[in-house]
Amino acid sequence: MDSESSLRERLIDVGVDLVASEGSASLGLREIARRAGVSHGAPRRYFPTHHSLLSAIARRGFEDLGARFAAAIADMASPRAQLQAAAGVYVGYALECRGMFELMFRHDLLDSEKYASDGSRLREATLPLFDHIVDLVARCRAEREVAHPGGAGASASPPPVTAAALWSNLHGIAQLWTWGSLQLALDAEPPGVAPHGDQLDRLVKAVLDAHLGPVNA
Amino acid sequence: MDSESSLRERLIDVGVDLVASEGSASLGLREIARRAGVSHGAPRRYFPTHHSLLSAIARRGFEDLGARFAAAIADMASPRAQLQAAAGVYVGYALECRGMFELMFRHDLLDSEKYASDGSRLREATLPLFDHIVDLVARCRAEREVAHPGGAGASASPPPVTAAALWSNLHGIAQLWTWGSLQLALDAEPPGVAPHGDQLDRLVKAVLDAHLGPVNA
DNA sequence: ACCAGGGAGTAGACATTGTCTACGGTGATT
DNA sequence: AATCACCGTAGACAATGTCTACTCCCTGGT
Repeated sequence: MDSESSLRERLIDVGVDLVASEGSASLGLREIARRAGVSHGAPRRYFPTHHSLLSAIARRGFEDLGARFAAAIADMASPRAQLQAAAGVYVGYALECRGMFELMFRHDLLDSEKYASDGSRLREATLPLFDHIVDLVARCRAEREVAHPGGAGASASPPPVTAAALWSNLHGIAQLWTWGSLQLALDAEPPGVAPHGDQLDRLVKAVLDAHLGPVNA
Repeated sequence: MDSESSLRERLIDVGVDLVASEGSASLGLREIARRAGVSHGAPRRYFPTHHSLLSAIARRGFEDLGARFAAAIADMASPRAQLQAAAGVYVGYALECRGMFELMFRHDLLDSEKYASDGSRLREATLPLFDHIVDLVARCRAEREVAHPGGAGASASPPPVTAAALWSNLHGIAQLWTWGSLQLALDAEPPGVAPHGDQLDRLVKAVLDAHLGPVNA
């Protein structure tokens, strides 16, 4: 039952639902408490401050994103295909869960929320994702090395650097696309509910090629 | 004299100073009015809503960034060097003017502020920057073509796509770096006031190579 | 010269928010 | 059965964004 779970979890659940349905601007402390059916002072027992509750909600977003990563990768055979799937998931998540994505990377709840229940900071929630990308990039690199031994690939940087570059690129695309500037720049359809549009797909593909080398080289 | 300028401009000036010195969280409507020496109702004469004032302040940020772009480019000879300078300016701006950079890309003041004095939307403030990058990419491409005629470069995408990819990458680096995750991932120094660190420079350089091809190819 | 009119800024009310403190009640332990 | 920690409530408080009524001053017309 939902009512069985502790209020702490319920508040987070309410927040997750709320941000998905109403956007990140509707995550007032009192509003969450209201929807959870408790008084406005109740959350304080579990979260010392509003930001710490928001931070816990954002953490759920990272968990969700991580799960989608894993699910998308599982279906793919080659590292390159896995990386492509992961890239699609990342950008797709930002588009689909716009409010949550905003919340996750808000600067103002980076340190104020202090520590989570497991003592980790919100920043660190991205490390598993990053490690995943580093791994995939390394396996991609190895695969290319087998196909073209000694071929100086387009990227001579160590895998962590390439992974950081690639991740930044996906993140920037997600940010700027949802922000609406990339649509303008590439004069794609206006930023409504347009389902991805292949402009975006092409951009992501170009980015993968740029960082990993073209797929047939 | 400062007191000669209209209140509208003075409010924006105060906001710009305030966000630079106190961060983007201190841009309350009443606080800005207070520092401008007027009552809290005064801004309403020029800005129908709080967000529209914030939007006007953000616009100043884009103007500032554009000016820095132009200044940095002017000193460089080759398109590649210009592009590198522009990249450094973009990331450097995010680091130096952290609060303003946050403000500039806030999602919640994209449309609410409606139109500016010249009728343009905030999104469009990035178009000159983007056009600049497209131009530089194209000139870079042309220069490479002269050096290596017929050489299929690392990027076969049209210049606008490459420019969008490159810009996204720089933007993502700026976001994730100031957010603190890239430092963690690349285990650079913690996110204090660390002056750039060459980890960041190396990353930017790698990104330029990835999108434009290595500098000596 | 006088007076109407309107722009510019003030002042107060209002709802809402986040935080803080004091209070009740309920269930387990001794 | 009494105690005590825990959980949630209720109210107060300062601060915020928005709205409306009001005042002041400057300008233009007769």
